[in-house]
Amino acid sequence: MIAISNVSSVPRSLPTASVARLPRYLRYLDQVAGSIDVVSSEEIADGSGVSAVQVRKDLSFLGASGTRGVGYDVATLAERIAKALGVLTQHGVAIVGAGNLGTALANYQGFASRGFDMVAIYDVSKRSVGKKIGDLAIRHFDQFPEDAAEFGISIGMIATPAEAARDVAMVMIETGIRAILNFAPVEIPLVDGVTVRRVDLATELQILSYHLAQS
Amino acid sequence: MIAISNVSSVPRSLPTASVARLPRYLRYLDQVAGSIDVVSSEEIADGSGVSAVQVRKDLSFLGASGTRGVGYDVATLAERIAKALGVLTQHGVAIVGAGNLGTALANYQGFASRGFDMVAIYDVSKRSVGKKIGDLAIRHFDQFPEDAAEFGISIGMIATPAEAARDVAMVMIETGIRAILNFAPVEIPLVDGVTVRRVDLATELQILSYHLAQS
DNA sequence: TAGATTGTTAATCGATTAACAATC
DNA sequence: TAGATTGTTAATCGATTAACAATC
Repeated sequence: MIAISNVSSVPRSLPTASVARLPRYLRYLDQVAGSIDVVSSEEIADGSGVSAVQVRKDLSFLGASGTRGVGYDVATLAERIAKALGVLTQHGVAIVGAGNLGTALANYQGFASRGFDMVAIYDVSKRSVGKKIGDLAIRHFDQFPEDAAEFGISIGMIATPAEAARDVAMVMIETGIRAILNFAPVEIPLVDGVTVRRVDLATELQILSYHLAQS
Repeated sequence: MIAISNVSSVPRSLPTASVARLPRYLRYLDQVAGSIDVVSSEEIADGSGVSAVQVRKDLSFLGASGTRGVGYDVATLAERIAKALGVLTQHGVAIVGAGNLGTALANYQGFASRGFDMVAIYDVSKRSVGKKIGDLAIRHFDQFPEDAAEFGISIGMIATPAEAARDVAMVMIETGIRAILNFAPVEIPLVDGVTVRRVDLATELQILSYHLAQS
């Protein structure tokens, strides 16, 4: 029997835990990019709150890129991580819900830095539609499906009240959006090929509460 | 040799992964509390996007509370989870940073529902200090240390720009705050007895980007 | 009793850490 | 060569899932 081994240097998929840490390494590398050229796993570890072994293990999944006895070239490594995360290509981001949170998200700086491009913000209230946030005018959510392709929306953020979140998600998914960041405290049904991440304030507070209760 | 076993029914500490799921169960139970008295692990699972075995396993860590062949009493279970999470007692929450995000957080409803009480919001800019958000006047962050005990602040939220976040965290920690929710893209040094959780928009987007790149 | 559903034990899986060989 | 640091293999740990006994 002959086994044909896969020798591509960047593996098709990384452990999910590693993926979640890569952005932190990338941020550290961005920070030091001006001042140093080479960093050790120890330095990356200190700068990103992870152990040095963990850093090396994570980076090894990307394919070896350091030099033994020396460290990692900052620019090379940053590019490698950025490539693995897919942030070398541009992603159009749309926010749905132009309340306090939606507005905060729209004004958030440090998006653009890494491949993310805020292309539209939506609401349904007559009062908000048409108003400007930064240099984006709030559009009616009914327009989302036709806008999606034209504006190149590939990531949708849900910043609506809980009641509306599920419907918004369904429209996004039907429109072909495959990545959703949901800030509403609502379960979005799993759909094949669609990644939904949730940022949930109430949950975070309750986890903190648990830890307070423990000690 | 005599081993003295610990027989308290609620264990001192739960697996961290379970803790993170408990708030979702609690939310589902709150939703159905009016309409049904008893739920099965299957229903909880459907309502919170987790498998039924997982639900039963998690709940078993809290000490058995269901009835075989029947299910879980909604009120009893909700109380039990709330107790384990420590949300039966009230927690004072303070926000530092009264920009877009801080304002969004301050206006966030559904805090109060579960033991969390927004008690103060801080900033350092002369323009904002004194202004009102809802019924809280923005206070100068210099006052934080003296306010902490008086206002009963036990959870601090950092919604400042990245540059200020670390210093704010240090002040909080020195003041004796033991639970911090950090929205700034900055590492907070680990301090014994202090739990820091981070909500990081840029990381979330990069994780979504990774999944987009995969498929 | 039969059907339903919990709660637990054992098996599997994945992630972290330890140890160390490779090599600059 | 000696010192430093990576990258990998093996060991450990923790979390999830499967199987099933307990019991309403």
